[in-house]
Amino acid sequence: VMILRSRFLDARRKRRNFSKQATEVLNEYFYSHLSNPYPSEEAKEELAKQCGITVSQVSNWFGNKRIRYKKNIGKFQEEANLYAMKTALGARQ
Amino acid sequence: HKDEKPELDPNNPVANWIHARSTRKKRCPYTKYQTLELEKEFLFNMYLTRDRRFEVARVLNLTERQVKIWFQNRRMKMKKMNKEKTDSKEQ
DNA sequence: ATGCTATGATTTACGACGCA
DNA sequence: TTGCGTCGTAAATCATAGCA
Repeated sequence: VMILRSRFLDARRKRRNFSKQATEVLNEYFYSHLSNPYPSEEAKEELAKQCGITVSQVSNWFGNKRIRYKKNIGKFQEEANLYAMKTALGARQ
Repeated sequence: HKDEKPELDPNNPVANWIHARSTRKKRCPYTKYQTLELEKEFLFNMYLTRDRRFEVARVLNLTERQVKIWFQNRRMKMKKMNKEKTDSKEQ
């Protein structure tokens, strides 16, 4: 009964936006691979682990990010600069 | 200190993501009836015979290609659902 | 509460490649 | 060579979380 109940509740569980940290990790990967933002299966698994989400969710995120970025590069320019700067600083130390 | 220089040209990235065919048909959501009938057929058998595919396509006013691809996508969906189920069971 | 937009997930449609 | 299989994806669309 508890199993059925938990499954029922699980199925109806409301979607939550990913944590700030998870989004941070995904964006860092995306903008540091901007010329080819297609993580391998292994990279997706690593990202999923770091973010505490599933591989499918990582795939969804990249799919959405690529199309939305491409559709409106201007809107993401500020974000792109932020992460470009972040990785540049990270590579320096 | 000095001006930040983006290491990548902000313009070429997207151009490199070679994808998107101009000849592709625009996605057209199926009606509730079409989806329901396709699901019933899938419940009956996950793989279509050629005759069955022709019939389903005729009745639902879809092309045989659309029906074929719908079944391919539906099998992938089922696979994903099964994987998620087993993944959550173990740990 | 309400409206709106950003975001995560799902649905069509293919290309690339495999196998018989 | 034909033809249907899977896999990964684009692009559109759906659903609603979350914020002004």
